[in-house]
Amino acid sequence: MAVTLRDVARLAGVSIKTASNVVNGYEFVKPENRRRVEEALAATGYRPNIGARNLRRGRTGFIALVVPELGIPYFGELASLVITAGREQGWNVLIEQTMATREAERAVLTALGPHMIDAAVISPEALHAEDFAELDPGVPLVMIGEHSVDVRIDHVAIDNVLAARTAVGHLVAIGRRRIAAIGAHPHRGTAALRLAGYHEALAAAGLPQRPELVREALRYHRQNGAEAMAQLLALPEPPDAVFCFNDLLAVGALRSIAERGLRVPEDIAVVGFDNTEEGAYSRPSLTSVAPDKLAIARTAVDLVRRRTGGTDAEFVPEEIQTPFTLEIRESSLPRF
Amino acid sequence: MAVTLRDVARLAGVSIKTASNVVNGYEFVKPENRRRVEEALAATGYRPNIGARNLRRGRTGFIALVVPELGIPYFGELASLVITAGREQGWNVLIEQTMATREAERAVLTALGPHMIDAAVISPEALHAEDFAELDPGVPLVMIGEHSVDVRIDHVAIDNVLAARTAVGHLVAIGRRRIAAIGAHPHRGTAALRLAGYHEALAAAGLPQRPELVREALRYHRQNGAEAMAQLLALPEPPDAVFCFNDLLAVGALRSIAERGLRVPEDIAVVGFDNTEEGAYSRPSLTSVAPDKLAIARTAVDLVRRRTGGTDAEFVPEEIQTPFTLEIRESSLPRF
DNA sequence: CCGGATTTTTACATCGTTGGCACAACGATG
DNA sequence: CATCGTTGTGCCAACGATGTAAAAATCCGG
Repeated sequence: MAVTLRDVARLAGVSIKTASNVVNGYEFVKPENRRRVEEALAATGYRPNIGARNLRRGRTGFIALVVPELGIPYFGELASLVITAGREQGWNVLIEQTMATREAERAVLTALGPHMIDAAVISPEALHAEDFAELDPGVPLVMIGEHSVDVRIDHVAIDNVLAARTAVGHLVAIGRRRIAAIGAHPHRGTAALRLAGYHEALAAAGLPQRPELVREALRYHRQNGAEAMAQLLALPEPPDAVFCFNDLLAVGALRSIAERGLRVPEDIAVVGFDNTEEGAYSRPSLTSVAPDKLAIARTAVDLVRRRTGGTDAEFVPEEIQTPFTLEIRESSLPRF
Repeated sequence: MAVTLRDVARLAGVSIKTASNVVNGYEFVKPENRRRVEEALAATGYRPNIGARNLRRGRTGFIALVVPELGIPYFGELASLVITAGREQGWNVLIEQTMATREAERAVLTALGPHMIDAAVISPEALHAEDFAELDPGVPLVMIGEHSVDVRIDHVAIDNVLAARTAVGHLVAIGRRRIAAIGAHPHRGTAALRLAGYHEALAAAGLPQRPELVREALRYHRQNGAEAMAQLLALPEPPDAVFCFNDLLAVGALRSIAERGLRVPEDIAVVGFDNTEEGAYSRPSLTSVAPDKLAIARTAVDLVRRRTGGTDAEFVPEEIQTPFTLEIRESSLPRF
């Protein structure tokens, strides 16, 4: 059924090794033989058995991409780009979903033995620093998005503090004074960073920190945003702007605001994070921090390539910051 | 570095085969030896080398899921479910993106040789019937979503004609008379089916077919929906309702309608297709045909299991219809 | 305590591929 | 013509796991 190199070699009248040499682009093959092998290759439609090749070469050709959930637009879009970037470098990308549970993320670190994949790109949501210390996956790891300061792992992300400060600074610039935040989280590193940026921006503008304006979101889904916003609107003095830690939260917030009969941006300005296409088409369209997802994907895959490149020199974790912009849309237009 | 069965066997003081027998649950192993091997297994943290195992067994344990693009919410959500359903049955799911190009879909059929995967679940967008005839991937194929009548391949989908008729029937029921459709496509099977359902519903209601109310969409993205809607709004007699062939088109349509200052559903009612979460949170929230995505994922994976089960009896393609509902939301509420 | 049946273990070949190495073929050089 | 360096090819082993089948250990009744 399946065509093997042996079949090709037999058809071309050469040894298996010569056929292999042609396939692998080895230089010194007699033109005559090369032609015959190539014809046989074409005639049989030969495809190398990846498993066997990897077994021999000691690599698998797979990298894992560990994300919370593909159904979340940001991760869907990111996965799409990582798959493409990986493909360009000859990798197959295997996607693992953790549903943002610490247990699943730990399991992935453990189970992704050294046999199955050559490296992993992971976007942890619930892992603690000690998890990394205690579970050694045995393959290079590149973290994207999340940031745990005391973990010695390669890391690709935007400057979350600066990004958050920029977003909130923009709200200040359009004249808002009671600026809320949605998305604080007890264990999530990025949440802490974005919250820090939020506080910095308030401080820089001389605005008071009002704890009641900061809402937690245990998951970053639309519903969580809607619930948090509903709570903010129930305050005696509701906010005149809200910075959501991702676009889904913001979309949920928009809905709660609309249900209360308030208008965006006139009554409340809204800024999101991730710049998903969904936000660009929401009503009103959503101002959002726009990480360069393509850069993140490319950089992560590139790191993987370097880490699997073999040089066993002393490991110095890389901390790479990718660019971002603030996409200003209807949800935060100035009042006049 | 990597622990092999040889290491385990040495540590347990038995032969490799005995260790293998324990790992594979072979019955006749002396309890004493079984215990020793199990201890060694635990002590070394052995993980089988999947590639080697598959090489020997002649299977790969992988199935491919071929979709246009993960960044599209419907496919992101579907992929998420297929991965989970596959995992439950012991499969690793490998995702391939085709960006809805015929070329990439053909390439996938060709390249997914029999070595890499055991089967493929494919959601074709641009493939023609003859592509299937001429390219034999050499592994079982299960189609989801798309329907090409004359292809002898397993197929899982909802009844697209009925679903479209239901959606349009609903628009008729709330009193709309000039009902447009967005999403016609020259080569896409599902588009033809949904269009047929649209026509059937109009006919059943005694409404005339107006060709100018049917717009093509070459891709099913938000932007295509927005453009098509803009054209409809430019008609001398614009529609009072529009049936979009997926939620993204509908979201784009909502935006165009809003930009023209018209209201949904008062001026124009909108119905989408796919029931993505994005649609449920859009403003107004989107009435949408809701395929049971979980059922589709489960059924497809189940078919894969049966097809790879080995019985080489005569191949009779299965045609499985999964259930759907119509989720009625704000975008198609009756006028009073 | 032996012959035979049954349970348990082991050696060996094998899956498809590639690296290492020996050797063959070749033209060029002294 | 002998020698040499350069090219090109084929043989063998190996990657890690498992199927086959034979060998070894164990058990049973007589």
